[in-house]
Amino acid sequence: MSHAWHEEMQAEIKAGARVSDRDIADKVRHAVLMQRLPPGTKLPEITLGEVFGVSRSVVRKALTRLASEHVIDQRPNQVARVRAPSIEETRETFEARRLVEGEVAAQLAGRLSPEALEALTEQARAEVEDYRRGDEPARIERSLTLHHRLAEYAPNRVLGGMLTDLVLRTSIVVALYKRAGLASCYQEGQHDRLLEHLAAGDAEAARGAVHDHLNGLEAMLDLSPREARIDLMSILGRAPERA
Amino acid sequence: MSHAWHEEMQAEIKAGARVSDRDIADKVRHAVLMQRLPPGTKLPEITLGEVFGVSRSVVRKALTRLASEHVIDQRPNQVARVRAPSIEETRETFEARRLVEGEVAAQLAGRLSPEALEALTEQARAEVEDYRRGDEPARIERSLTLHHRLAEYAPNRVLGGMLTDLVLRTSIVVALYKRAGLASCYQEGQHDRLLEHLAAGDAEAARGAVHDHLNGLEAMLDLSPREARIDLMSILGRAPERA
DNA sequence: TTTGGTATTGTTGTATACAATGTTGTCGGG
DNA sequence: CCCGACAACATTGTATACAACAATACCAAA
Repeated sequence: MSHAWHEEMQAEIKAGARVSDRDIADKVRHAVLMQRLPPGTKLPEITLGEVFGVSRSVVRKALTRLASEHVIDQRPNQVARVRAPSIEETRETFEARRLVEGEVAAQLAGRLSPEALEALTEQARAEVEDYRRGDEPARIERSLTLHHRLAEYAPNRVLGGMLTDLVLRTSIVVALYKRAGLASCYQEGQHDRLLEHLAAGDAEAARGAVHDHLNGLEAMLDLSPREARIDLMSILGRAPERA
Repeated sequence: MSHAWHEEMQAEIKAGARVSDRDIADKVRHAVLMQRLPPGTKLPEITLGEVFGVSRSVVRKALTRLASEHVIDQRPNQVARVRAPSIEETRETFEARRLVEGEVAAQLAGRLSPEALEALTEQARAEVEDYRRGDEPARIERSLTLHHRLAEYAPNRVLGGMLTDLVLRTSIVVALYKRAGLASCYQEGQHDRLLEHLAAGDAEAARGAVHDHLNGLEAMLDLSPREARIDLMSILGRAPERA
């Protein structure tokens, strides 16, 4: 729990910027996504409060929010921990996302404004850049925002909200189960292909592109059920660090 | 805010039963579903706290939970209000539910255990009972639990969770937009038909039955965009009562 | 060494006080 | 009569104190 946050926060506090529960949730979520907070990591309210310079009230709200996003586990009278989705849940998450994102893409085909299409294309272009440059964290974030944008543009706001949630959950499990050797989960040209179908207005092709993309991503993970790696980890309660 | 809750709660308190945030959320949710708390109703923390005999801390947690379930609206520095989904959102909610529940039903076809199937059948039977008896509140609750069970039995827990959320949201808008004249939104035999297909293991028929069921339900609503009835209501901020 | 109980410590649950903010009502000017 | 400023009030936001509970460490007995 002795991350770069501390100094960062100290600075922000001096600058007079008040820290809201949303800020805290954002920072923690980001850290989980970037694997700086591995599954099972304990997140005590007091500690977080000290780090961010606020009282437990604010931290509590942030934790509640994160719990509703399935980022952490919050059980009564116990310290909140970074969630470790099981292999089964990972598969189910991918399946759910295929269903929802596929439908969103299908609905979006041919209905995107030129500006929106341009914005998405720009993201995809920047992603290639990041990949070529070997800046994986930046690339991941780029890919994330691209899919988040897609969720925002969804004509059906309810589906859009669900997709936002699923994108986050998928990203977490990708970070978790990524094959050790693999440097990146980038799939050359897949985003571009999706965007082409969206621009062309071919709904079923767009849905197919989404399915292919997600299947490819899932295939890159190590989902072999070898001896509940994660479950043990969370049960044994590893607490990697303590400031 | 002077409901039967008050006495009810008083009794429970004397009985020594502690009231948790979950209890409060359950009671409020139920009241919204039963239209005893119309959209726009203000839910001040202090008042709720007095009603349930707890402090604001607990109420806050309950309200946060309800907000994440889309039952209430919670904006900074303002009193929480019962949410009034727009007509557009209602349509979108139905569409999302068709997608998700259809898929769940399709996956469930032929995979339900005999006990589960029997439990569902029992619910459907009881629903007919309630309908014949003219006990609409009981019938609604029965229908709700039937669909909630379906969500529980879903092999894909992620989809199941999403379905639970959608069932709740759909029920709220049904209560909201039900045609004035209609006594009930019961659709004779539809649940039985779905169960038959599930038992027979015909996935696509099951999906179709779900679609028909939801289309029928949606058709029973008054979704004509005539002069934002609801929006005005929430803007005018009717606060029906005050003890 | 292992086991079981117990004291200690750490952490969350709840209540409450105060600060910050939004809402409402009142009054004066146009 | 209508409109804006402003004062009074209501309500939420935050911090903190204490109680309840869980986890841990320690120690004694087998």
